[in-house]
Amino acid sequence: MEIALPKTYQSQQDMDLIDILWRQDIDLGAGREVFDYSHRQKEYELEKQKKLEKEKQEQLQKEEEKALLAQLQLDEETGEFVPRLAQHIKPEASPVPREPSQHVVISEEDGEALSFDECMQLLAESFPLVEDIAVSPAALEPSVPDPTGSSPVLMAPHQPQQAQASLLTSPLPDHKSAQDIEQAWQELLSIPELQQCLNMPDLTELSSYTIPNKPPEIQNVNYNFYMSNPAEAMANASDPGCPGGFLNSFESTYTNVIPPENLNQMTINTSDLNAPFGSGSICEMFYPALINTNINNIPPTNNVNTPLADLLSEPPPKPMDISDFTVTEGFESNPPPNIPELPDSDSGLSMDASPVASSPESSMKSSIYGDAAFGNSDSDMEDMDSSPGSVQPEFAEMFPLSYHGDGYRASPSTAQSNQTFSLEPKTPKKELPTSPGHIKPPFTKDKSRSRLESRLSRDEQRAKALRIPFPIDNIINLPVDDFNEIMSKHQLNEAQLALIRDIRKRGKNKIAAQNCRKRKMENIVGLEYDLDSLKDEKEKQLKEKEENDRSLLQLKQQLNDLYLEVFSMLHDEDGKPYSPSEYSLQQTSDGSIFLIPKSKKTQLKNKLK
DNA sequence: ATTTTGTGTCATCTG
DNA sequence: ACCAGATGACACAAA
Repeated sequence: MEIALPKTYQSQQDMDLIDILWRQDIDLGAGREVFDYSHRQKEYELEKQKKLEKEKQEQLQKEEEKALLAQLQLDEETGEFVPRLAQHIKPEASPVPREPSQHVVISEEDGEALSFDECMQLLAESFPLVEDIAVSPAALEPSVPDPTGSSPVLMAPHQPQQAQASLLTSPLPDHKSAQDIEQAWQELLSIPELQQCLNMPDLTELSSYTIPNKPPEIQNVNYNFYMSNPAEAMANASDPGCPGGFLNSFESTYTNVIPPENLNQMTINTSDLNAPFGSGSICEMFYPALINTNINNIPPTNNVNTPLADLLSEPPPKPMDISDFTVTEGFESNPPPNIPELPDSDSGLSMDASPVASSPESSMKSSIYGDAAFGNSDSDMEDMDSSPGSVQPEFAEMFPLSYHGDGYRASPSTAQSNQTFSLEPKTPKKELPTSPGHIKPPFTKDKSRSRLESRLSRDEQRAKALRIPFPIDNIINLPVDDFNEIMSKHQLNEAQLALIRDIRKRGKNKIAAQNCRKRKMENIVGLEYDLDSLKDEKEKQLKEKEENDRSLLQLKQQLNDLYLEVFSMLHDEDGKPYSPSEYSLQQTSDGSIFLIPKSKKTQLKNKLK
C-alpha cells in the first residue's frame, strides 16, 4: 500500500495537471464540437472532391467526345458543334432522366474548367442554334432552359458564379428573370427529397440552384452530390462512350486546371450541402456562446465600466462583495496589536498556512454561521456556567461585540495567511481588544480564521466576561517571566487566574498541536521520500542481479562448450573419441585432470559417502 | 448520509 | 515537583 503511494501519487498529480491544462486549452478555444464539425466537414469535402473529380473525368470524356465531334466537323461552321453537343446530350437526357442530371453536373464543372469568357462566347455563338434545336425538349422556359438544357457546358459558368455571388454576397436579387426563378424554386420545393436534403436552404442558395438549371436537373444534381454514388458517375462516364486514351492525356492537363474549379465547386457544393450548417449555423454555433457571454458579460462590463459612483451607489455584485470584504478585512487585519503577535507565534505553523491560505473564500460562509454559532457553543456555555453568575449577562451583551471583534480578529488571521505564504509561523492567538465601532462584513471569514476566531473569540469572550485586563495574545505568547510580571501587575481574582491559565495553556497547546502535526506531516513526507529512494535502490539491485545471473549463465555456457571441446579432443588407444555421456573430466586439487567413467564416478561418490 | 480533512482541545507523557 | 512542550485521542465543523 504505502510503497505504491508516492509514485502513484506523483504520477497522478502530473496526470491531473496535464488533464487540467488540456481542458483549459480546450476551454480557451472553440468547443470540441467545432473542431469535430470542421473535421467532419473536411472529410465530407474530401469525399465530395473525389466525387467531383470522377465527374470531371466523365466530363473530360464528354469534352473529348465533343472535341472529336468538333474536329470531325471542323470543315463545317464552328458554331455548329455546339448544337451538336446539345443534341447529343439531349437525346440521352430525355430517355434517362438521371443521366442528364449528371451531365449537367459535369457540364457545370466543365464550364468551370473553361474560362467564363469562353463560355460566354460559346453561349453567344450557340444560342440561336440551341433555340432551334432544343426548343422542343425545353419548352417550359424559353430563355433559361435552353442554355441549360441544350449545352451544359454553356450553363456551367453561370451556375458557379451565381452561386458564388450569392454565397459571398448577402442574398442578392437575381439578375435572371424573377419569374423563372420562382418557377424553378416552386418546382424545387415540390420535390420532397430535395427538401429533405437541402433542409430548406436560403434564397441565396436557392437562387444558386434554380437560376441556371432546370428544376429536374437540379434535383438530380443535388441527388448526385448527396448520394455520392460512384456507380452512377461511372455509368455516366461510360454513357457518353468517349475514348479513354485521349482522355488520359487531356486529364493530366485538366487536373492542373482542376484546383480552382474544385475550389469553386467546393464552395458552391459545400454551401449547398451544408445549407443547414451554413454560415448561419456556424454563427449559431459560435454566436450563441458569444451572444450569451455578451449578454452575460455586458452588464458586468457595464458595471465594471461604470464609474465609481455606480459601484458606490449600488450594492456591488456578489463576487465584488466578497473581494471588497476581503480587502477590507485585509485592511482591518493590520491592526497594530496583531502584528507584533504574528512574529512571536512563529512556531512553524506553515501547516496551518496552507489551509488558511486556501480558505479565504470559503471562510465567508463559516464566518456567518460560525459567528452566530460560536456564542452558543457548548464550551462557551460551559465556561459561562463556570464563570461567575454576573458574567453571563455580560456575555450575552458581548455577542454583538464579539461579532465585531471577530471581524477585527479576522484581520490577523488574514495576516496569518499571508505569513503562512511567507512560511513564517503564525501566532494563532491574537487577542484583540474589542474594536467597538468595527463592523465586520458577514462574508469575510476564512474557515480557519473562523475557527481560530471562534476559538479566540471564545477565549476572548471569556476574558472579556471576566474583565481580564490584558490581551489574550499576551497571555499566550509572552515568555513566562513577562507573563508572570503582567500577572503580578494586576490584581486578579481566582476565576480570572484560572481562566488566564487555561487560555495560556490552550493557546500554547494549540500551537504545539499545530507544530506537532506539521512535524508529523514532514515525517510522512520524509518517509515517503525514503521509501521512493529505497524502491529505486531495490530496483537497481534487482537489475544488477539479473545482469549477474545473465553473465553467470554465459560463463557456464562457455565452460560447458570448453568442456565439450576438450572432451572431443580426447581419444582412446584406438583413436575413438570418448563419449561425454560415458566419461567425465575431473580435476583434482593439485590441478591434474582425469578422465573418469561415469559409472566409476558414481561409485566413487558412493564410496565417498 | 457518509467520509475526509482540518483544527482545537484535553489528557497524558517526557525532558 | 513543576513546567513547557509533544503527542495521541477525541470532538466538531466544513467540504
